[in-house]
Amino acid sequence: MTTIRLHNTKTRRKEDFVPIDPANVRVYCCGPTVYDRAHLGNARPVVVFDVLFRLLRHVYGADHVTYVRNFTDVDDKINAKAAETGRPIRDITEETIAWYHADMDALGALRPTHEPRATDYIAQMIAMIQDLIARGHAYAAEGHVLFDVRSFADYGQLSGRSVDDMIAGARVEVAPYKRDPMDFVLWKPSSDDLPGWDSPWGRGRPGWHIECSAMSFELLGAGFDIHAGGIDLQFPHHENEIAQSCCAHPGAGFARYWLHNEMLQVEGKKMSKSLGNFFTVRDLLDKGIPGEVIRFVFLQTHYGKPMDWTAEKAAQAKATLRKWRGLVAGIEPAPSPAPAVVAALADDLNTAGAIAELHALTGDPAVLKASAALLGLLDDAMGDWAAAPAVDLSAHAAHLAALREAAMQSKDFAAVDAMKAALMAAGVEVRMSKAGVELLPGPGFDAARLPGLC
RNA sequence: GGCGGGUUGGCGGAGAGGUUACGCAGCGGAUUGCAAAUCCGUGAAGACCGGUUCGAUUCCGGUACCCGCCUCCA
Repeated sequence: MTTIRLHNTKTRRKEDFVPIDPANVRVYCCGPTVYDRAHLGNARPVVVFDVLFRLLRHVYGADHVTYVRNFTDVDDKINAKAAETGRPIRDITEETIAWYHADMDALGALRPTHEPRATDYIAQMIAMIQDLIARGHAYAAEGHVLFDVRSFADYGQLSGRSVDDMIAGARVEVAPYKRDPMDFVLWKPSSDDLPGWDSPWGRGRPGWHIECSAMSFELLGAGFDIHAGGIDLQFPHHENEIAQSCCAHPGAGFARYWLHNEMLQVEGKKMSKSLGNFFTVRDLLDKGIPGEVIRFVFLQTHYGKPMDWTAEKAAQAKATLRKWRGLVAGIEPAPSPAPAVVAALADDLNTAGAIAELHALTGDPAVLKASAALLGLLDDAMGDWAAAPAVDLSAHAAHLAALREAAMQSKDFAAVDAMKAALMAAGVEVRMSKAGVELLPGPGFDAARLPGLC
């Protein structure tokens, strides 16, 4: 069996991946807060960990992997949007989830096994918070419940920080009811105009981190294999999840392997609203950049390195994929992918290396197609963008062939060159060889610009 | 201030302590009426300074610069 190696953020080294139960490999990935369209940066972990999902399914069997990615549908950003627009919260989250699905589907990401919503697990969160209080790791104060970071000796271990260092950095909210400035909220009170649930501490809503602890426990158990997400979540989100889960379920170990993807940049700079280079996945799709092209660009960079999105990369990726799609058109995929591609992916998801191996497979389209599938590429379902326009150019081809034949005799190629130029201007690729004339509508084909046949 | 990532040939981007990465572009050739497509061949690298080593772009230490997280935006 293939041994997968993964860089574990928790230990800061590459380790052999040994699942707790090979018959049920369990992965949790932090999903989006659903208040707006997913931007390009949101898509990187989705694509990267989709490849992990595919690899695990390949190695352990499609029915032996459970992949959970949550929707955060209770959050102050959602509340703010509701207040701003006057729309019900449920409308906003439903609409945003539908957008998210459509956009991530377009990127060729498989749907996770479970996509739990935070609001469906409020009771479980309350139970976990009660348990944490009972165990002496949390305390209620002024309608809030706070996690006591000093009660968990390993707090800061994942991100390599100590509580004292962080306080020295001093950018934490100073609330009078906190025992320690680093204590974070498990539960907070809601005013009447905000979403809230009844709890032992009054009407309120959960803090951000508790949902992932509660939902991963419900769906994957107290100990599971892999926890994934963006490196920006390493602190405080994942640190706090660990604190909550390890204190609520001592000895279970929570997640064994932590995978974090580095951030995305745009043309060398951070994508941000203030720099004006902020855009969504949908913006790119609407601009005619196929989801498969976005996916290819993402996978050209190892997930652990910052990735730079550039228009140039998108153009090159599109050309490569177009070429490959030409090779595999109508080909049945081979029964299994190339071992070199599997080996590259098994080496800490070396997607760039895997793509290099795909280049070596262009002589064997069936294996190329089967191997590309592990990366979620060259799938029939997402190839419409590369399909040649269905047009019959045989009359043009015959006409051009006739002109050419005459020119061969007369040595005057003016008419041939004129027609060739006109065809090329219409986006047709013109191939003339001793075998004859071949016309292929290209990417920029425009039937309206085809030359007449006179 | 604390923590983390990066720096490879014109561009993108990997692996490996010693042997060609790969892709795109370029150049040369085959082919073509000319092209296109295709095929063959080919030059070009490892931020800087030290150390370990028979040998380092690859390991170790330091410097510089870029980027991110710690703060609403991933």
